[in-house]
Amino acid sequence: MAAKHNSEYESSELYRIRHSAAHVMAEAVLEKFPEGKVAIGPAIADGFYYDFDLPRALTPEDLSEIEDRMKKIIKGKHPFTKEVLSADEAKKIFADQPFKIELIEGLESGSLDEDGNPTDEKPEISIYRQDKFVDLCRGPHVENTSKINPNAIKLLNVSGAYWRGDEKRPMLQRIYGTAWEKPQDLKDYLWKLEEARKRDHRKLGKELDLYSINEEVGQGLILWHPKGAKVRKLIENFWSDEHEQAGYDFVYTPHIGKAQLWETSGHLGFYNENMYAPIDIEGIKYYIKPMNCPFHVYIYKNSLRSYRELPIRLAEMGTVYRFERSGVLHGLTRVRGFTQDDAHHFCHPKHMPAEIDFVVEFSLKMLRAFGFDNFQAYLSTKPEKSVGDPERWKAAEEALEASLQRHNLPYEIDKGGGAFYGPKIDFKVNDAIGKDWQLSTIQFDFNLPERFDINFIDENGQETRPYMIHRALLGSLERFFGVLIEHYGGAFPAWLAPVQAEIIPIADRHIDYANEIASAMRKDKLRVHVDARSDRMNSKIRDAQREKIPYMLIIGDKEMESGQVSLRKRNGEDLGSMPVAEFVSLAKDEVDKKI
RNA sequence: GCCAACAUAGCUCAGCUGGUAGAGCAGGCGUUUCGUAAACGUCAGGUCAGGAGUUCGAAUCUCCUUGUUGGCUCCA
Repeated sequence: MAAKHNSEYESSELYRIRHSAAHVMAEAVLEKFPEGKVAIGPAIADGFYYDFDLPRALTPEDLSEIEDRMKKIIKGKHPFTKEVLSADEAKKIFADQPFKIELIEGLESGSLDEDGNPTDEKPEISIYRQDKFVDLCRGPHVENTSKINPNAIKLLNVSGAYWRGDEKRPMLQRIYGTAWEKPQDLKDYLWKLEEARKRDHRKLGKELDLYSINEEVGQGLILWHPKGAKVRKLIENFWSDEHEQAGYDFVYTPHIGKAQLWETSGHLGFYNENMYAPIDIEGIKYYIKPMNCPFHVYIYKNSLRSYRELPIRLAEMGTVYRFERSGVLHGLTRVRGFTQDDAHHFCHPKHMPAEIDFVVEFSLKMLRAFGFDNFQAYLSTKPEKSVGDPERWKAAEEALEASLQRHNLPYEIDKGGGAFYGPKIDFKVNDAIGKDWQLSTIQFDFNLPERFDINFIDENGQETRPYMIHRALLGSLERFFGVLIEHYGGAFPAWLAPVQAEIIPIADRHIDYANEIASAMRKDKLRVHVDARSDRMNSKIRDAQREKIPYMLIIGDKEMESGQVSLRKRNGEDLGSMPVAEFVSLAKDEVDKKI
């Protein structure tokens, strides 16, 4: 992802507090480990971190000790003072700090800035001192340590981090901390983290019995349980209806394809590290598909195409398998086998802008249907490993950018983040923990048409190469489901809830009536379940509540006599008794409105 | 993959410095038939992730493997 530079945040007092807290933490760590080496320690969203090379691994006890030392340093009211100096002077000061020396050399040569990014100008070299600690730093900082509220900081965790983010370089220990202006802000933040944990799709997935991952089956491979599968089916149905109306044709393609196919497509050359080892079938190598595109291309190529048929939009819920390193797997959001809501558009070059607009709009419509209004757009440009000439890359990037501008969508540029075959627009949404996940992706491709030599006959009877767009709107059903669970906190809106209404008979004599209205409601396409256990009503309500079922229908003597149901919603609202038909129309109305 | 931590019943977790497992919920059975977030009783459940080692003795100590978590790197 592109480096985010939020200048408003960077010039705020809070940013200075966090950055200063990082320096104080470094001082505290060096007090404890005088032989420790310091790397870098910036302020980040919600806090700060600092990387160290230390003689041993840190424990949670070390963290609280470091935190205590920090509080002592803060109370010393030490001023932060800045000095600008030459590279040589700086090297003397940091003689026993190899990481700092490397940073100074980067600044000196003017080739790298302090984040290790290439830069044109030679930045000035400055240091900041507070108490016994001195750090190579551009600043800014608070005036003195007392500006940091000792009761509004907390060290959160330790983790490994490569020096300069390069896995070939040493692994350092990174301490993450958070700092706020007031203790109450810290409390609020910690409460927010706690709330986020409650919405975690891995926790809810287990509690609501939606899916599981089994060690024997394999890492990153999802088992969809009946309730999760129900939600998936509802998503797929909605998706199919929308696509059908939007002019897509559905296709199905195999899970494996010959090596030659992936050779032609360029995947073996450019996407190899994400592909699994080939399978030998009668001496011929086949690969499990990491993408669906080559198959769709062959469906296009199967017949002679006229400009009159374009655009052709081929859609498929295509299941793909990609190698992901074990350490990156994460619940439903990062897996090894997943189903993309994939489609490929083939269009006349002159219709490309309109076609991009169409997909952008369709994509937004789809995300909004699931209640996502907060997403960020990214424009990803040419990566280092890519095919196609730079001229065309540039033109394609401009075409995508123009569409974003036409739709007034704020976007960021993700430099070098494109696919190997073309630039792309991505939409990301935030999950409960504030992590953003890429869902929609709209990718321009001028390479596969070339590589597979696909054509259409244009208005002048000439063979012409179509342009191609790859797109996945929900991204993958697995990731989408994970993000959706967190988005709704497991309380799916009625149209997506696996069980929409739990019918709760108060006593056994009400069960027959409960079953009767249940089957009537099923005819009205409502998903209902009768809780016929011999438990008390209170306990049935409690269970339905925990399952986050939208409607609870209480059936007792009164309801049975009057042919009614008593409706309780999962938010605790008691709507009292109403005729069954009234409930059905209320529920269907909410289902239609997707609320 | 890398750094670190963790893995005890279906779930959530106890089990101190080694003396061969325990609770609540869920489940089975029985009693109860109840008006808006937990009725009562009873029974059953575990090769303590897997393997090897140290020891008279390992859930507990050591090593390896598998998996999970938090990050790094990478991505739908």
